[in-house]
Amino acid sequence: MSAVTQLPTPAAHDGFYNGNAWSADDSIGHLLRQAMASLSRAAEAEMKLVGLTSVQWAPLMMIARGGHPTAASLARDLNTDTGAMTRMLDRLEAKGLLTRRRSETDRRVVELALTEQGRSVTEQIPLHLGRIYNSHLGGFTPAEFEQFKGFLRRLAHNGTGPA
Amino acid sequence: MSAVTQLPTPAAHDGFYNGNAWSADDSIGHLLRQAMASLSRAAEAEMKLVGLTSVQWAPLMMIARGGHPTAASLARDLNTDTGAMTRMLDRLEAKGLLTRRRSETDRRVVELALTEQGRSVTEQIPLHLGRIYNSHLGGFTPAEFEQFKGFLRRLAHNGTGPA
DNA sequence: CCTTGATAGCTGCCTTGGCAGCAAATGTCC
DNA sequence: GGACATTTGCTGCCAAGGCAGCTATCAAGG
Repeated sequence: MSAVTQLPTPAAHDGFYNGNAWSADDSIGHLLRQAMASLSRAAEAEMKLVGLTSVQWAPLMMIARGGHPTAASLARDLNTDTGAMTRMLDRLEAKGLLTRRRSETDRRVVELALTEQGRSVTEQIPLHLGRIYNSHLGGFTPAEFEQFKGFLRRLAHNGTGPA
Repeated sequence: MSAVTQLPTPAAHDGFYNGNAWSADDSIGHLLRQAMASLSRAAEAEMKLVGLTSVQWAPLMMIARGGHPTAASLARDLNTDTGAMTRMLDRLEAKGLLTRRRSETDRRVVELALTEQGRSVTEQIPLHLGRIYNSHLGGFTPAEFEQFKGFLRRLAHNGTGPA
């Protein structure tokens, strides 16, 4: 890849933005933000129907799916902080959706379990999420959908991998 | 597939998610979130070099570009709240990057202007942003880049438009 | 047994966003 | 001119995330 090869326009390969004036409508950062915002707004409205916010469904779903996740593992899987997760679980516990209990075998960990109300709320989540996602993907062909996901994975991977 | 028509799976056109089990790796919400997180982390690190956070650059750039934006117009353009914008400008003013002055012609509005320090900081922003974006787009062909932006625009439009 | 290191959960401090409510100023319509 | 609506900026309240530091606990090794 270095000195002697004859690649077509090597600069174009990693130079979409060159520091000059590029409009907001062409910035992936801006577009990504817009897309997220649209999805979040819809999720906020949809989740309000079951008394949740747009992010509280994720821990609930992971607890419901089993595998006895802990606060730390939830934080890892959801790509966030144990501190943030502690407070998230505080809110969910305050809403009476889950219970915390110190584990007997390892007294560092806290065992998480859904309450009856938590279970009934969590059951409705996938339908709401599906509705949001499908409406936002209106007009996408299956091939485009797969391509889209691939692009997002590649972008995320470019950030985490090489660094 | 089904009754009479011979369309290729009509349900697939707006039914990518059907409420059953779909893994996180196939959820656009999750993938979008991962992509945003990767970009945000990089922006946070890059902006730290000039003493900013990952979101403070946007108002500065818009003020520097001219057009005498106000707090309200900034909030509209950045797709946020006037309340949030007030506090954002508070922080930027506290950092000595901009000044606020009541307009004489319309005493409701506040005129925003960059300080000398604000101007010198803002000058460096595009280069940092370009670096972040380009590194995250490594491996994308120009055609894929355009497609990617199109997908994001379509998703955002699906959310804002019909509803 | 005791030191070292890793892990889990928690808390404080900060930045950020959405929402609602408010006062001042401006514009509009009768 | 005065009632009404709108705009602008601001503030309080809440949800949320990143970061640093802390304690309690567990796991190995010497």
